[in-house]
Amino acid sequence: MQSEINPIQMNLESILTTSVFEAVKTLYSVDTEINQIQIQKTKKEFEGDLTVVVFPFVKAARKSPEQTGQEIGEYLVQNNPVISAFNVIKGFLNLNISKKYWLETLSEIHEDASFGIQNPADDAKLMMIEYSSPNTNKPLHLGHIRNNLLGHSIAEIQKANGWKVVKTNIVNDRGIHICKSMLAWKLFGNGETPESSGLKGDHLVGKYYVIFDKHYKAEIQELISKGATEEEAKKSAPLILEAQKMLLAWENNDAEVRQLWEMMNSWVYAGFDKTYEQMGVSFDKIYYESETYLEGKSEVERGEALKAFYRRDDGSVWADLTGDGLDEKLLLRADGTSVYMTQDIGTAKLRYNDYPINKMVYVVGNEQNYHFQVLAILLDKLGFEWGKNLVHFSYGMVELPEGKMKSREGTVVDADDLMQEMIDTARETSEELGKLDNCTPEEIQSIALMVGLGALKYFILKVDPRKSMTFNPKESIDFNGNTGPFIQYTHARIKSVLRKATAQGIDFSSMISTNLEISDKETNLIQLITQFPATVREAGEEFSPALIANYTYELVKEYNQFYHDFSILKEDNQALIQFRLILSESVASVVKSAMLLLGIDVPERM
RNA sequence: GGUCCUGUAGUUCAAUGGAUAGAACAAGUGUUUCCUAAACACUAGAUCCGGGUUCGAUUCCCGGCGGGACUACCA
Repeated sequence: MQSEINPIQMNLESILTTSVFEAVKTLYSVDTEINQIQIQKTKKEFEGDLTVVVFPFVKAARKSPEQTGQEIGEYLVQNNPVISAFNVIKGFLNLNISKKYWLETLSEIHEDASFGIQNPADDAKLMMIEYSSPNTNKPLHLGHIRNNLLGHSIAEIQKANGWKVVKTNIVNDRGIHICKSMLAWKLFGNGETPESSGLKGDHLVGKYYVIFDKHYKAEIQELISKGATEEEAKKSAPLILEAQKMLLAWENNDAEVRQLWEMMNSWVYAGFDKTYEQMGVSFDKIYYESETYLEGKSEVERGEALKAFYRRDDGSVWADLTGDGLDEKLLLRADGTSVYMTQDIGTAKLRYNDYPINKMVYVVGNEQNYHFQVLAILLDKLGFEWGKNLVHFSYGMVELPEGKMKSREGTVVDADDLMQEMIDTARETSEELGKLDNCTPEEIQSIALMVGLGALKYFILKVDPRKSMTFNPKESIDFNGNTGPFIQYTHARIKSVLRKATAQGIDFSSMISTNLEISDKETNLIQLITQFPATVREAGEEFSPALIANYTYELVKEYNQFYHDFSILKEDNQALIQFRLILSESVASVVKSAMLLLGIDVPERM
């Protein structure tokens, strides 16, 4: 599956590897292990395109690294027509690849409409990717943004690597949290609705979650002042008792509670839909906890019958995981209501019933590492052979300079607000620079959307997903430098040149000549382009959109230098003009594909 | 206490065990009769500490120190 993904780049590397293998065998009479042959891109400050590390061969050669490199280099130049020259510095053998090879390669890439992107075959394996997974008691915030962008991007990347992908979302629509919002609304809401308040539905419900917490805290304080311990107070405050009662009523299908629940959830979904739409994410299949938790409950009961789990005197059900080096885990509360883990068991089972899943991936923050460790063990204990194969794609938290975001302390960065802020800034910048003076209001809006969201998405996705990242709300996200807009700008610039070329009647549909003297900057650009397929593959294996982001940045940075130092349309040599147009168009095309893998659109002008 | 993650310029991020540790932002300085200056160029600035493995360690191992997460009848 892999070697077919990118014949172009794979060819060069495997050709060179083979040549080096032969060289070492011929010169020193030893068979080298293939993974000992390390070929890397030559560093900028040295002459050459690709570099062979010679240290692994010096033992066999019984010569100095320099001399070994020299001998291998001579062999390669004589025996491989693709290699035009070499030089040795310390233990590094730098190879020049012939210009003709690069030009032919560019020509091939230019013909390939889906360069670097593999379309899933009919019999491709199926990967289900869960992401987003919101609670219905509060609006989405910056942490969800990272989750959603990662989920969406990883789905795109896996598709580009030939997987069939089902994007799924488990909505945590039931439980004690939503009862808190419901109760607060009932007590303090005076019938407020999204329509009456003008508030987006998810924000309205979130408001009552906060109101609940405020009153709950006050009750706790009062109880403490009357001599209760904090723990006692938390458990016995009237509001929390009331919320628990409501949860029980909900699980018992109480008509009034269910009606309230449905109404408030419908507000939330309308709000979420807007947020998702603006963010550009979507799902193929949505599961609701309210529809899966009963399956989870019956699985827990089955587990109890299997003696995998046990029931305590108070009626609560537990799994003893001390044998696995973990603690005991609650699966059903004493009052019979279910917890997060219960429904996750049910959801997993239903998914495997619904789809022929080859790989199940959960995009969930690293704060839940323990949860997924436990989930895998529990499913295994229940006899599901796939239980241990679940992949928890564990990404780092988004932190503020002061530390973790806390909804109760009002330090969360709201997703809707942040996106709007980015879009507004993009529009203002465009206006200041006078870039879009000839555009219609609709075009201006569409570009502001692309650029503002591009800045946000790139900012999030360029960071290694496993690492936690810092977001400083006081410093707005940049539009210059290593940013989404910089990449988008490069694309727009190229498109502008291509439009001019077309207007002048220049044909650059295919390459006239591969016998051209091209500069090092240009060969380097071609070489960077050839690395795109390998980057997509690596991003898929590593589950890392950041690799795509960093690759694209390197490519456009290089292109901007080229753009600055060379002229395209004002060149005298027609063949060179055509070559540079093809080069530019290929860069634009890779940039567009790469950004699409990140869920970022690129504009034709900006 | 236990388990896990993490520590790179002032800041935000890079670097399959390979060359002189790369960028960007912020600071300072240049480039526009020339295809989009949201650009390009230049200057200054960093691997937490101590051992080990290796021809070679930011990377792997051990021990410190610092930061974080989890360890709920929350999700």
